[in-house]
Amino acid sequence: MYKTMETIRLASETELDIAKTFECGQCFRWTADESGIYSGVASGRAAKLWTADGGVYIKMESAGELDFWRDYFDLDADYPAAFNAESEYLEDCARYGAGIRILRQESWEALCSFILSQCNNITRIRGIVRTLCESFGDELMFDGGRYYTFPAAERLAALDAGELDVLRCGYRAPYLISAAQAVVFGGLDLDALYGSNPDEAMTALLKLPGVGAKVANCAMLYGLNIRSGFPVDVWMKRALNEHFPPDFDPGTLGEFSGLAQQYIFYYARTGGKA
DNA sequence: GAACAGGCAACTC
DNA sequence: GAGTTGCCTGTT
Repeated sequence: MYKTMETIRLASETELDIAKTFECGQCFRWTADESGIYSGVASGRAAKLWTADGGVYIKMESAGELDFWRDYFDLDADYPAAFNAESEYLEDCARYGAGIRILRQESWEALCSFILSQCNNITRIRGIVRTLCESFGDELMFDGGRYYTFPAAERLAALDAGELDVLRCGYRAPYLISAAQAVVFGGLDLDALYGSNPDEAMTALLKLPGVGAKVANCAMLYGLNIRSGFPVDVWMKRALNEHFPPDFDPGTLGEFSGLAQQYIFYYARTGGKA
């Protein structure tokens, strides 16, 4: 069957900086080739993106996927309006991170990815997730290349812990399987939590073994479209200690405090300043 | 070889 | 309820 491939200008370079967006630690499945073309898979769709002439171009299966990708890159949100920089430090963070979008990733993939992220570096997480997809996901041909979808919860729920040995993810393997079983049999309804009340989502996620506050906030912000999600890891702790009062409440950063978190995190981690 | 890593949970006091 | 420790694996 012949498929028409479609290339469209998705956004301006100012709205969307693909390198920052893909490398800022929120996702693990996009990789760049030597000429800066990123390719990846989200929700079973493959795409390639690159920057040229002040714009970001996307190559996808068909023009009908454009709405999906606009949503994935959160392009309908007005980031400058959503972010009120109430200090010089926050202004610096926002300027440095300009062009980062908080991706609307598939909820199950985000939950798994951040369960695997604990006590791990980005390089290793990427490797584990790649092996997970290649071992248990479905094959997908796109633009002459072979890709894999993220394995469904149903697939992982049926595995024995030993079958995940290939991932070499250690003590996180049983966490992954029990999360899958919670989704399939245990009444964890990620769709119902999508965009829901943060407290409700947090309570549901914390019931999973291997999910604490940090992983839950990541799953909320990156997978459940809960924009107040505010993951605090060691980098964020360092930055908060240095630039905010001890009793600082992220709630003061507004409904989209997750965006502020991403700017602060990215600045602390790659901007050379804690 | 020991210590540690973008965290969690079980255990201690 | 605050602090300590083990956990798989890979890297330093």
